[in-house]
Amino acid sequence: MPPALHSREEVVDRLMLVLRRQGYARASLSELSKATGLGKSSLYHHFPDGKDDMTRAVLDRLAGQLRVALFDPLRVAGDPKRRISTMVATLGAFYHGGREACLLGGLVVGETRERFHQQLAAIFEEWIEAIAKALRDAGVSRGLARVRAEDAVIRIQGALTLVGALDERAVFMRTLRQLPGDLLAPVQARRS
Amino acid sequence: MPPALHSREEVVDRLMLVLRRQGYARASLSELSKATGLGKSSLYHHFPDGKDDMTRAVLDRLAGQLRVALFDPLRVAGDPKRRISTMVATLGAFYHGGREACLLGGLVVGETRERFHQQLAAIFEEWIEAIAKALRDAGVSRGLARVRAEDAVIRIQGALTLVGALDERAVFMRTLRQLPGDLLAPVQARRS
DNA sequence: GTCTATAATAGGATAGAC
DNA sequence: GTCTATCCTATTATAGAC
Repeated sequence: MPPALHSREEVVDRLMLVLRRQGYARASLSELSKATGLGKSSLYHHFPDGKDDMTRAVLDRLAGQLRVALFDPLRVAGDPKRRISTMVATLGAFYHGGREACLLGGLVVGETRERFHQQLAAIFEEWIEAIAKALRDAGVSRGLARVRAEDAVIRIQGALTLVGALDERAVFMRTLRQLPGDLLAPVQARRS
Repeated sequence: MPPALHSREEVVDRLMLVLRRQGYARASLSELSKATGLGKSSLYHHFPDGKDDMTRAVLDRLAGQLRVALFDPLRVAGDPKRRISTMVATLGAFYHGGREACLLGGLVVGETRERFHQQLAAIFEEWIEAIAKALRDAGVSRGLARVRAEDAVIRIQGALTLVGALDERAVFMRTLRQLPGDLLAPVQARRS
């Protein structure tokens, strides 16, 4: 007998959708209640600490999803260039070419930064290290791989920001297109 | 006889400080009142539409400040390389090496995006075009100058995001250091 | 585990005196 | 232009029945 209409995972998925689209501040309990089909009291039953608990659960689930869809494919054996291309393709789909806001970026930049700092830092760190591993496997030195991996995440996050400001999705897609070449460029082709 | 203890500009400066530090959502009227030394009713006297009005005033003033400190120096005659270096130095000071949050980024990413979209887009557009002009003056072609200028803003915003996530100011300073070389690099040194 | 209340508070906004 | 006092609404959170 199924426990209810929704599994916990389904509930958390709905919460994630609202948090990403509306941002933390505008994701009120009423909105979250409507989106999940659960009354406020039911939400508190599952997440005793309210919105904070829900957000933590969302970040946990997001971390898992990213691990499967983005990080693991970067770390497996195989052609590093292909692994990077896969990441780029996955990102393009994930953000709908820049149309979907980034939950991580939204939580990092806003008033919620300290509250969820642990989880956010862990996700970004895992992402960077996954990229760095692919680069090392491609023969890039340890230090340079780390720097370039950080740079990749920086450009992705920055591109999402600029798309929000200018409403030009092309900026995001162009940034993605440039990533593989820049990440795997021979050292002497990079100035300074 | 001076109009009061604070000029409007001083008031707007205080508002800006709170908005940058706390973000829009946590910048409550009580906070803004405390920071300016004005009662809520006084604030409404100066800004009839409340927080929206205040934020618009803050963005207006910020646009002016950026024009003087950042955009104009990029557009004046003179050595383009020096103009770019000046921008980088100014940014480093402005964000205290990445410690100060970016008001623009905060407003673009969060729930406030649509509300202030006009002003935000205008500021980013002016910034990008100012950088592009410096690059064109350095001999970079029109199209490439625009793309590289967008890329510069992307990396600055992205670096501020990642600093927030990882708490490593070095990431921001390194990004700034790389900018001049990458922006002015000869075309053939850039892959893809 | 879910619901219908309902509390408790905080935030935005206004009235009217000075 | 500034203040005190107040209103209204939305939001978080809880109590208690089922």
